[in-house]
Amino acid sequence: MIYLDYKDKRPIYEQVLDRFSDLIVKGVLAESEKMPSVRSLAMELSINPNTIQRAYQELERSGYIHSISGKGSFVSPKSEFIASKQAEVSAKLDAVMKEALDVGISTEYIHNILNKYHEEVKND
Amino acid sequence: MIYLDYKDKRPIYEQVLDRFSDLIVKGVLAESEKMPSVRSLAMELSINPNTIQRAYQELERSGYIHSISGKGSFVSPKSEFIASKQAEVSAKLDAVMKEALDVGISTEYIHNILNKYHEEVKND
Amino acid sequence: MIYLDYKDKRPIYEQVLDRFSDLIVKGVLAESEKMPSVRSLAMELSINPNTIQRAYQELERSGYIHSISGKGSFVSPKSEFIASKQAEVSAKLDAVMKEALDVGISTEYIHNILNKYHEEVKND
Amino acid sequence: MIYLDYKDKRPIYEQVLDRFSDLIVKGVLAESEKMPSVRSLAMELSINPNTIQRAYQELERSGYIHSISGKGSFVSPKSEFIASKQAEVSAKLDAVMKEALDVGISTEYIHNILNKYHEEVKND
DNA sequence: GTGGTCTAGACCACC
DNA sequence: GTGGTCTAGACCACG
Repeated sequence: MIYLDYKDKRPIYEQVLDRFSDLIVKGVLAESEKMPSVRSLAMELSINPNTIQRAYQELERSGYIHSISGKGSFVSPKSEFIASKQAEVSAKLDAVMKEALDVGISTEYIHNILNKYHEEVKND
Repeated sequence: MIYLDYKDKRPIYEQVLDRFSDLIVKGVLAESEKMPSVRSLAMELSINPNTIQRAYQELERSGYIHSISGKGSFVSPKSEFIASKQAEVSAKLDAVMKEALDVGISTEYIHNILNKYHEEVKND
Repeated sequence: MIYLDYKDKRPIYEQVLDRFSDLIVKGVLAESEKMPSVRSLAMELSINPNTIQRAYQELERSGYIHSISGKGSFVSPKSEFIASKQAEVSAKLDAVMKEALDVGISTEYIHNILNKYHEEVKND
Repeated sequence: MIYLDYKDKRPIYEQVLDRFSDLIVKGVLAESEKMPSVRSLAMELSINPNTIQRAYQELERSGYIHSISGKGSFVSPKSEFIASKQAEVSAKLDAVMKEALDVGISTEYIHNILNKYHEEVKND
């Protein structure tokens, strides 16, 4: 479920963070589902528990999960974070699209990329 | 023309790099135009010449400029870097679009963003 | 393993760079092996850590090694850099051969050099 | 006859130097032929006469030309420099060929390059 | 302890 | 004056 890429320049805690936020956004981890414990996940990935701890902290700060003392961490309901995530991605999309047109990438080309994914989504 | 954002966590040399690559891609800096000298720009931004030097080195590596020892640095012809820049942006576009669809942004919404810029480009 | 030639006019970082690329290409440094740390190597060679840092950066850019912040630098799998290295050497070979013929060195002489090494390779 | 490449990282005097040594080695400039005057060549290339002066000095040091006070510089007889040039190129050839084999370039490939030029030489 | 970034100041070759 | 290299020493985030 979680894996590390040691060639990735990003810090490990950030990789873990991104991976979980991805799994949650895509619904792979359902609402209220229990997250793996800090210790067990650290063991599984052979890394320092502090690193997992930090990832979980940031996930909680962003509203993806909430932790209950003595019980563990749990996936939060989607509505709590999905809006902010959409706003963030939307802004990024806007910027990148502007950049693409600036460097001479045609709108047709962009439409093609979009349609490619559109088909995939329909077929899911 | 160039400014620094000290709240930005990215290294200074990267900010300078990005800013120049932007100015060159958009044609604000014309081909063969002379870049500010390493020392003068460092002075202007109140940072160390080494930092500018590094930014210029990477700009050269990417084909944006070419430096001549003892003479200065100069903007390279567009053809020398435009292809790699397009590839880079294209990859970024692909990734962001995928992410957007993942978080539930509709293709219609994306089309709207695209059309908005499309109009602008046509009206330039 | 690494040594400097202060009579050599090439910059130190380039000497270090070339030496390591050689060791890696020839397999003296195995894949995934840990490189000496920036600081320790700088100490050993009595030069500034920044100089080693720069050499490592360029080794990484060329795909010879990959650096992980806080962990160290490691030799990359051969496949990641061998192609570019071959292209580089091939171009150099082409140029030198042309020059040799220009100054009147006979093709027979060149064939002899080649055969000399050919035998060695077969006997390895 | 002589041209400059401002994108070339080598100093200008070295470009001039190499270009002339090339022309002389290949016989384009015949023995005893008069070299362009320092001033006229500097003017033609729009560069500082000192730069040409330096190139000529090194050409003289290497035995390619000899200057006669008040008369100009003249191409020296071939025998005076051809041997040293051949030795130099031969050593370079040897090194590059070894490197090529080290990175896995086949002897057949090298033979092909060689034959390519061999044909050209025959057809000149 | 590791790599990554930055500063202040220096020297060099080139033009 | 210019870019290119190097030193000595510093601070940071990461694990």
